Amino acid sequence: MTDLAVFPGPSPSDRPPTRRRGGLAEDVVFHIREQILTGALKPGTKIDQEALAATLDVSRSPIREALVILGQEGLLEVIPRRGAVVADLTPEDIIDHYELFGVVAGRAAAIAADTLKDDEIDQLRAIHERFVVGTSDDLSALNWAFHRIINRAAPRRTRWLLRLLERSVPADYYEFTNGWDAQAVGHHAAILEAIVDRNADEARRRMEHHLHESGMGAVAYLQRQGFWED
Amino acid sequence: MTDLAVFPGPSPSDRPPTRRRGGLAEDVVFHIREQILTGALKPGTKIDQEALAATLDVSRSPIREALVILGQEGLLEVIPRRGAVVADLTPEDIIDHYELFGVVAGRAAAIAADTLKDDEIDQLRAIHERFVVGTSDDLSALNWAFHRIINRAAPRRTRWLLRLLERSVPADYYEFTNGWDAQAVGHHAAILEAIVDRNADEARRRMEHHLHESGMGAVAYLQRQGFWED
DNA sequence: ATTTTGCATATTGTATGCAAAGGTCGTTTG
DNA sequence: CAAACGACCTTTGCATACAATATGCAAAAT
Repeated sequence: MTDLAVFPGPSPSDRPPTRRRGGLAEDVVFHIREQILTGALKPGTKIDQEALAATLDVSRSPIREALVILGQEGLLEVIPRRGAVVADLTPEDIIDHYELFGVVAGRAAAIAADTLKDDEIDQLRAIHERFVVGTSDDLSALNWAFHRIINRAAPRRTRWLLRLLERSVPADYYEFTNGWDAQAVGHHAAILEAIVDRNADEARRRMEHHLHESGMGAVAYLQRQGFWED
Repeated sequence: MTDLAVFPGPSPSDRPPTRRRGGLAEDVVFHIREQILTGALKPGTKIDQEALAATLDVSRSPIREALVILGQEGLLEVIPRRGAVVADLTPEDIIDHYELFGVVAGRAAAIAADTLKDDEIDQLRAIHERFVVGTSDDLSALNWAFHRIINRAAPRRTRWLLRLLERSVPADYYEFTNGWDAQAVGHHAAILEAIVDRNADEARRRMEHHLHESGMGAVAYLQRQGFWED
């Protein structure tokens, strides 16, 4: 048996007080997802259910549930009666994913500009301030908190989709490397400004731009890491 | 035990009777999804795995897989160790869903305006013509074909998301009622025109508008059907 | 009377068994 | 010699058995 190492970053969906853990399938999902997004599992690789079960020391039941979930996320291609293989993940896929993220998060930002209460905007500003100075705080957590306030303004279905898009991307691995955070500070400032101005359209554009740039950064990072090497 | 009718086609002739396209879980997904989207299963209803397994005459394994899938789609809320309940589905949710559909399909339309080959545009026009006259053809199929050509122009991840968004609110139940098709003809014409003109931005706006109106129509239809009655 | 505690029951989560479809590889046949 | 066939092996999909946890209810305590 090995790890089943839990994910870095804001662990499985936000459940601050609840210590309740999901089942084994959840752990398996995180494990496989990490393997894929770090490049340990290359596209085209077949997932052997029994072997994986043996490796992780669980039965095939939670394995199968995990495969279904990852199939729904598009990280695995699961073919009935033939098993699951790691889906292709080209630079184009990453960029496309971030563009989608952009239009959805952009919608959230536009709604936030229209509907956030003044005190919520104050919270946003406070978090951004700490993000700017960038000391003694976990930048990843602050970034997450910033977007969380915005996303909370969006209706339920939009929040659901944002969570989905958030999961299947290796943000945690590269978002805070190579000056991404410096760029993000500028983007966040611009977005905050548009929200303060109650300029929904500008907020959307800037959020889209933010995510677009993030996608470019992600591809650049993965390329540097040799993600697409043989 | 009831239907789970999978194979409309008479099998004995060309196909072995045991041949299934997907697995049983797929059938269960369709079954539950229909129950939810037709209002037979009201939000808050708990899904009893054993009872459902007995009703559909399958074991709990495919039932559980189906619940996971529907949970990913947001139609069920799956709480670890406590089971799955039908998720809320308010008018706001429907509208929100269609707005999301709009921004994603809008992206696809913009890309289509930029990248569709001339002969593909001809196909699009041909399908639209048949949609206009609206005789002797299945309108639903033509509508689907129209959008398919556009969506095919989009990159992989976008197509994936469109399929996902398409699934969790099957338009089949209400799209072709009460003059929706008449309205759709106009929308399609406008979209087609923008694509012919290679006007990506206008194509996106018109597609967004098309989906927005579809969402309104969906809500109106469901309301008429008493979907939100007690 | 209301809340708490403990047990019985119900339901979910995980493991394992089994039949069938898919894949492999050597043999046969044109 | 290449392509087609078929026996054998592997892996998947479903069912069932077992284990862990939650839920409901009744009795006891405050």
